[in-house]
Amino acid sequence: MDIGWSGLTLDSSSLDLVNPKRFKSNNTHRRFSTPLTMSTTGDDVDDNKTNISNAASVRDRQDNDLSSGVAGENDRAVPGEVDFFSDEKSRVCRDNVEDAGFRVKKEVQDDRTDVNTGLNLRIRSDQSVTDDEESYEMENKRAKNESIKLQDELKKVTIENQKLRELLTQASNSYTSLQIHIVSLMQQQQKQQNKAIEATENHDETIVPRQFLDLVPSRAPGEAEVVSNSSTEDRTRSGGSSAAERRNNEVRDGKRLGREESPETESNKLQKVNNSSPTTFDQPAEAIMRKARVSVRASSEAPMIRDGCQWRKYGQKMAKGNPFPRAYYRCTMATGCPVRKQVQRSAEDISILITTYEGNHNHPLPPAAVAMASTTTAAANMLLSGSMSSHDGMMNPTNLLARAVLPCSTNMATISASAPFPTVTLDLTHSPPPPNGSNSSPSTAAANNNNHHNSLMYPPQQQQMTNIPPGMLPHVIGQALYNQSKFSGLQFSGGSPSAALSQPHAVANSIPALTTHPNFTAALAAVITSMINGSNHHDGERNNKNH
DNA sequence: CGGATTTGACCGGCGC
DNA sequence: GCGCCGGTCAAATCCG
Repeated sequence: MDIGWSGLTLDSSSLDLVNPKRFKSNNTHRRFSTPLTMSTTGDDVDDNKTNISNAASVRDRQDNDLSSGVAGENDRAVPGEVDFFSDEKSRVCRDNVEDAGFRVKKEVQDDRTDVNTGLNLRIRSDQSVTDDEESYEMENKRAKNESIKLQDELKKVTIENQKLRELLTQASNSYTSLQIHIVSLMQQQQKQQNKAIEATENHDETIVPRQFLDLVPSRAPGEAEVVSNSSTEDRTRSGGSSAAERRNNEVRDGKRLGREESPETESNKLQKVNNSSPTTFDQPAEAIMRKARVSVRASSEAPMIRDGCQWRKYGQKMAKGNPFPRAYYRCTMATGCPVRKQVQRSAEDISILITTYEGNHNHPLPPAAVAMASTTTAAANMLLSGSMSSHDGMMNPTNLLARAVLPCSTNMATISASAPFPTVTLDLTHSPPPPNGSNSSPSTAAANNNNHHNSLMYPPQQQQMTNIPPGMLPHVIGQALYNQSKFSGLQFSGGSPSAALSQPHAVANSIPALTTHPNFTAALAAVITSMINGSNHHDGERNNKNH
C-alpha cells in the first residue's frame, strides 16, 4: 500500500519535472533530470550527457529545444540561455523568425553534440520546433490530467477505506450483542419445540439437542429470563439440580445473596440431568454461554494478558499440580456481567500464561475488548451449537475448530472433550514467523517477553497492526468460529455432524476477504506475535505492584 | 475514604 | 462418610 502511495507521489513529482512551468525556475539542465533518473539534481551539468543517453523519452523533449543538446556545454559560455524556457511563446516566435544562418549554426552545434555524445540528435533536427512544443505541452497536460485523476481516485479510495474501517468497528461492537440475541432466539425456539414434544410424548425420554446444556430444572414459563437481565441471572441460574441444593441456596440467600453456582457445579448438574430427567430449554442463553470455556495460551511475563476488559480479582487458589496460583477474575465493566476468567501460569512452561474465559459479556465492549470477546463468544457458540446435532455430545472437535480458526495453522486450537466443560484452547504460543524475521519461534517469543518494555502486549493494533484494524486476529478467529458456529448450529441441527465437518467452505467463506489482502499473512503474523509477546503494560503494571 | 486486592473460610461435587 | 479439590465469598488489608 505504501509503495502504491509513494509510487503515485513519484509520478506526481516526475510529472512536475516535465512541467514547463517548473523548468522556468530551474536550470535548463533540469530537463535531463528525467523520471528515470530522479537523483541527478546535484550533478546536472556533469551528468547531462549521461542522462541524455539514458533517457530516450527525454530525447524527444530535448529536441524541442534546438539548443538544449548543447546547453550543457554552452551553459557557462552563454549564461543567457539559462532562461531559455522563461518565455516559450516568445521563443517559438523567435525561432520562427530566425534566419537560416542561425539555424545552420544550431545544426552545427547539434552536430557537434552528436559527435560528442554519440546520440543521433539529428534525427529530429529537421522537425518543426513549434510542433514539438505543442506536442510537449499536450503531453504535459495529459500527464497532469492523469495525475489529477489518480489523486482524485486516491482520495476516494482513502475515504472509502475510512468508512469501511468505521463500519468494521461498528460491526464489531454490535457483534457480541447480536450473538447473544441470536442464541437467545434459538433458545426460545428450542424451548417451544421441546414443550411441544413433551406435550405429545408425555415426558418420554427423548434425545434432544443440547442435552448437556440443560442444566436448570423446569421453571414456570413466566420465569424465563432474557439475556440482558443480567442482574439476576446468577441467582436464577443457581437454581440447583436438586431440592437440597435449592434449599441450600434459599438458606444461603440471606448471607450470600450474590453467590453464583460454580460452573463446575453446573456441569455436574448437567450430568445428572442427562442421566435422569427430561429437560427444558428455558435457561438464559448467557447461562449457556457460561458452560463453554475458551482457554487462551499465550507467552507472557505479565501476570495477566490485556484483553480490553476491566477485571476484578475475587479469589486465588493453589491448584493441584501447578506451583503457580490460579487467579480468578470477574468482569467489572458492568454490574452483573457474568464473564469470568482464570489466569494461571503453565507449570510446563512458566513463560506461558493460560487465560480461561467463561461466559458472555452483557454490556457494550470497547473496541479493544471486542476482539477477545468475539473470539471467546464465537468459540463458545461453536462448541454449543456444534453439540446440538452431536448425539454423543461432542463433535469432532479438533479438526473442525482447527479449520475454523486458521486454515494455515491446524494445531492452533484444540477442544478438550474430556474436561468438565467443553473447552476451546487457542494456543497462541505457536506463531508463524513474522515478516521481519524476528520471533521465529515460541521460545523466541517467550524470550522477547523478558523485555518488560516490550510494548507488544499492549493493544497489538497500536503497535504493529498498521494494515489490519484493531484486534484483527481475534476477529479473524472469532469470525471463523462464529461462522462455523452458525453452520454447525443451523445446518447441523437437522443433519449429521459430518455434513458440517465436510464443509470447509463454511470457513472459507469467511476468510477470503481477509486472506486475499496482500498483507494479510504479514499482518496476521504480526498480531499473533503481538499477542504472544505482549506484556500488558496497564494490567501488568498494576498487578505487578501487588505481586 | 473508596475501590481493589488478599486470604482464610466455606460450599458442593466427586472419588474412594 | 470422609477427604480432596475447584470455585466463591467476604472480612481484612492495601493503596492511591
